[in-house]
Amino acid sequence: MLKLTKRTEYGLIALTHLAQRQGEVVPAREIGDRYPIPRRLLAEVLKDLCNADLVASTRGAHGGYALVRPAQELSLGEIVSALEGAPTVSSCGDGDLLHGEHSCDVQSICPIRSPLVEIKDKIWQMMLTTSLASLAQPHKPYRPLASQTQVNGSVKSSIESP
Amino acid sequence: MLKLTKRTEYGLIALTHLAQRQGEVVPAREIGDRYPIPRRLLAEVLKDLCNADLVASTRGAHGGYALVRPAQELSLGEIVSALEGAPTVSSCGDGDLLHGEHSCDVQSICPIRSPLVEIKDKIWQMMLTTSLASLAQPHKPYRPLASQTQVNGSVKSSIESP
DNA sequence: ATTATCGGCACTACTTGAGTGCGGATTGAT
DNA sequence: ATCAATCCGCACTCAAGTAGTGCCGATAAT
Ligand code: SF4
Ligand code: SF4
Repeated sequence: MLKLTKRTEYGLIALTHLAQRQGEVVPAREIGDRYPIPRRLLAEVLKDLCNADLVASTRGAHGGYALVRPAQELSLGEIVSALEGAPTVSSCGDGDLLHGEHSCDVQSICPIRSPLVEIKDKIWQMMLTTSLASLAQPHKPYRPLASQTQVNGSVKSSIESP
Repeated sequence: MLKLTKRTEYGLIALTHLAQRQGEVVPAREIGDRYPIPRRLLAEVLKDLCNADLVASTRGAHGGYALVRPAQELSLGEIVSALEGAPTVSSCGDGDLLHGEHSCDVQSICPIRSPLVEIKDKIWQMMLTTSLASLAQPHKPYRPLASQTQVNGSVKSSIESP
């Protein structure tokens, strides 16, 4: 199901918090103190972010975490990628078929492989061009990608017939 | 992890096959005959598509399935929605908070809820405006969304600094 | 009657995700 | 030197979702 993991969401929350205190070293306790996130899990996530070099850690008494780059230069894509790997959409990566991992039997004759890779790229591109800063701003102006009519509950196609 | 289920992929493959024989009634056996998909699973998926009124079924000896609408008017969004529910991105739906399901403790003060809903809408919008027909065309021209540098292994952000 | 097809229910095995436990290492304050 | 606050690392349990299967009944053409 097309959904982010909770770890990623917690990571994003933590990062927005760090973004607000840009430059400062913030202990994990403070974050877990403000948001009802399982502390232990939060630590785990921050560790992952640290391993991915998105935040820097300082140990010891007055230790904590800090963004390694300003929030404007941190992309959602990087964060997601660090916490749960890049989006895949299809079960077979976009790896050059014929080599390596035969994750799917259909692969050689799959009619939807290539189109799905395109969709993945679009999603991925969107995430790479979305900065943490724009996430942190509570009510940002909303810059639509294309014509953006509100879409919610009921599903009825509205495709431009070519 | 941001990925479609295999059921959905199988459904898409089946639908592209039906699209090629638009108007005809095609038995599930034929599809499972062309693609190495577990037959039994394929049947399950087609059943779901039938329940969602995306395909019509005919029972009996010369029975089978047929698209209920031309492929140009069938959106990827509808298909995904029928097979695994609409994309959610965040664990909490976009349901009006304060009511109903408290799927997440952070909900009331979550700083990323609203931004994630926006992203979900963009993805959703993309899927709603992508027709089955465009998926079925084997090698379509590839229309990039923006500057599309290949993104794979290593992730380095490339955000336009505003 | 026979055969090919869909329909429905329920079931198992596997993978992933959420969340936890515990002890150790580092650093600053006393 | 001691203590307290913090990060670090590994491994573990439990729940949920996904992949895939079995079986038999209902329809309808021949
Ligand atoms: S080959 Fe086709 S079906 Fe198999 S995983 Fe890739 S896209 Fe999905
Ligand atoms: S409230 Fe925030 S953290 Fe909880 S699910 Fe919704 S978006 Fe994710």
